[in-house]
Amino acid sequence: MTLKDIAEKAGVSMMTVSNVINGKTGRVSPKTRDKVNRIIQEYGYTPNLNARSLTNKVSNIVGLIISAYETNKDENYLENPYISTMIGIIERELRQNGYYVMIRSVIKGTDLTELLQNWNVDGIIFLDPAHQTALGKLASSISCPVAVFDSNLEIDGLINVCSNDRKGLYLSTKYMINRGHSRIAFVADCEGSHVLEQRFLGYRQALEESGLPFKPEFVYAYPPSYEGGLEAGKKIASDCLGITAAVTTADISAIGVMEGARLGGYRIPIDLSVIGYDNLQLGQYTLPKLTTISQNIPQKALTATSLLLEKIRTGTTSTPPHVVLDVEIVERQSAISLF
Amino acid sequence: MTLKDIAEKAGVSMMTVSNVINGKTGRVSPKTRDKVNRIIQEYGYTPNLNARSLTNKVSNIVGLIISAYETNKDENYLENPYISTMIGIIERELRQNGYYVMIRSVIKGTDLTELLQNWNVDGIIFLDPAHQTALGKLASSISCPVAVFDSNLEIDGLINVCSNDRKGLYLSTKYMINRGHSRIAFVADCEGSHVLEQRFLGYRQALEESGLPFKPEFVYAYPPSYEGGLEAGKKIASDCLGITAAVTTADISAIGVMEGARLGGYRIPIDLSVIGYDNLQLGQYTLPKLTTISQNIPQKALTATSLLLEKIRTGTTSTPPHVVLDVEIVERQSAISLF
DNA sequence: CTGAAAGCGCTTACAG
DNA sequence: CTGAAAGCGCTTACAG
Repeated sequence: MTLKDIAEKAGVSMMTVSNVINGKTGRVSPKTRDKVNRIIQEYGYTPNLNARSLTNKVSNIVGLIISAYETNKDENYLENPYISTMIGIIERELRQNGYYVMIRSVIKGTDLTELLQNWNVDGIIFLDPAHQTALGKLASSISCPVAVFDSNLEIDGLINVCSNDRKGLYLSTKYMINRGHSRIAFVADCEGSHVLEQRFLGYRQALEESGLPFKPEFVYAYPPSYEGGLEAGKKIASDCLGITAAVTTADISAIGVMEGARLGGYRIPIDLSVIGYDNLQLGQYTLPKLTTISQNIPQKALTATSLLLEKIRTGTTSTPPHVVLDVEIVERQSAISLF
Repeated sequence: MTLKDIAEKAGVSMMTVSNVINGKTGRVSPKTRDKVNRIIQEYGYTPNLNARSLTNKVSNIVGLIISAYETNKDENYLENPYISTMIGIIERELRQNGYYVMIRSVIKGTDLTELLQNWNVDGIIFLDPAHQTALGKLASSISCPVAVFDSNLEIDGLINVCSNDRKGLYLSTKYMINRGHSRIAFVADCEGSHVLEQRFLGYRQALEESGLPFKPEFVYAYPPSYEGGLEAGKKIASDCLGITAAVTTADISAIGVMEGARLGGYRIPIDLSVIGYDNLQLGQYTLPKLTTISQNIPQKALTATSLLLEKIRTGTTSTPPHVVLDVEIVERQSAISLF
């Protein structure tokens, strides 16, 4: 079923059918319009978007880019609930606006440019910040609107939706301080991550504001993973530095810390209060349930998608494309007061 | 940069460039081939796949379909770790085979046919079984290969990768029986779900084999969600039927059961042993760590993808398209022996 | 080994 | 209000 078939059955030209489909109603008499619509209905015609893309130079496709791990190709970014939640929300929003979503993990820079040129994608969203340096170089050659998250890239017009990472750790550290904790561990290796560095600054800011000294030995520089947290938790227990609280940069890390500290003989939260980061669903299923910092992931995804759509349609955004979203603490059971 | 541009720069016809790109080397002299390749490299040319799809009638796109919840459009299937893990694995496999992945949630049947016709997708994969009845009707009108999971649809040539659900619950129930449990609750409302009915049959089979009576009051027909499990757990505790073990059909449900029973005064696993289903990552983070049935999700995803690719390329599959994968029990801490 | 022609299904100016 | 022509970027027969 093609435009031509419909045109023949309706006894009009392809042009007219095309106009009807595209709602250019001013150019078609109501009578022909109705007749054409009836026939389209009857035969269940839908236009071939490949052909349309070819002429229009727009594709109605938005590319969702995730970084494939270069080191371990068996890992799977989609198992990260943060990423998959984002994808779900973005997909729905794009679909409701008439766009199709192509999802692709990318290893080399050419994987990306290929996608762009191959399909004339109308916009792209980078779901994780791993390819920022590559993006920095490519930016000038990408002609479609681009959205990223949590980036420190300073590219003119780049849609960049961040969350207030510094405030996040400021809040969790302050939460501990307000409850009488003064020997507070910071668990994460921030090396090379802009996001984590910001969180570390939030930790230091909270200490400073409260007149507490920063102690390098309270920094447990392990990766923000379950395994990293596990090691940190064990070490906190064995170090015997009098630490009563630990702030982390990921729920998964916090869960590791709880388990590690437990293996070292600590009771959680009696002997060690722990706060996570991300407010993942699984924090509700741990024992104790995890107190954590919430990023409002849906808002983050929607903000970026809306800005991207606006830019695709109008060529620009009516509000600044760099937005920093607020964070908040979600109180559950893993952090308690010493009073 | 188009074929034409490259052809001009190389001083040959578009045809020749096309042949070089498509590796029809027999038709091009090595010298021209090298020259053309050099120019392609130099200008970073990649073919426009919209145009290619238009002529070839194949698109190199595979559609990944997830059902949007009709009842609650704010829910998000991608938050289901089973689904997102599948997507991650499928995406990688397809990409490595030169395919692009279009992901789309679907509410009405037309959402689907639209996708197919719009983009000439080469194949589609239904990630969840929710649209089986719709698929049953559509099947005859879909011309490309289709893969589904855990379906009871009997459609000729349909790629259908299942896991042995019956065996799954047989294993978990047997596990309990072998450890001295005789009053074993089954937690799930199987109504309308082929998969859950199979699991229920596995439960009954294990009881029967061991000469244990099936008691309807041991069936806690709650949805296989955290909330459902929570209710079931509370009710198990308050019913005082002497139940010492509960088998479930989802990890998330098992976690709810543990929490609910705990709220009812039970200690887990001392007073109640619990076994999950799915082997989700989060089962490693609960307390006690969850004993569960593992589906080998990567294998499931890869099997379906490989069969689909084979069918796209050759028009058929060399092995039967209906495969049932084995399941196994993963022992952790949530189920103990009464001896 | 190489190329000129036709066509995939659509849309955009341009005439009438 | 309606239509014939040209073109988007590619590939598939078909000649030479």
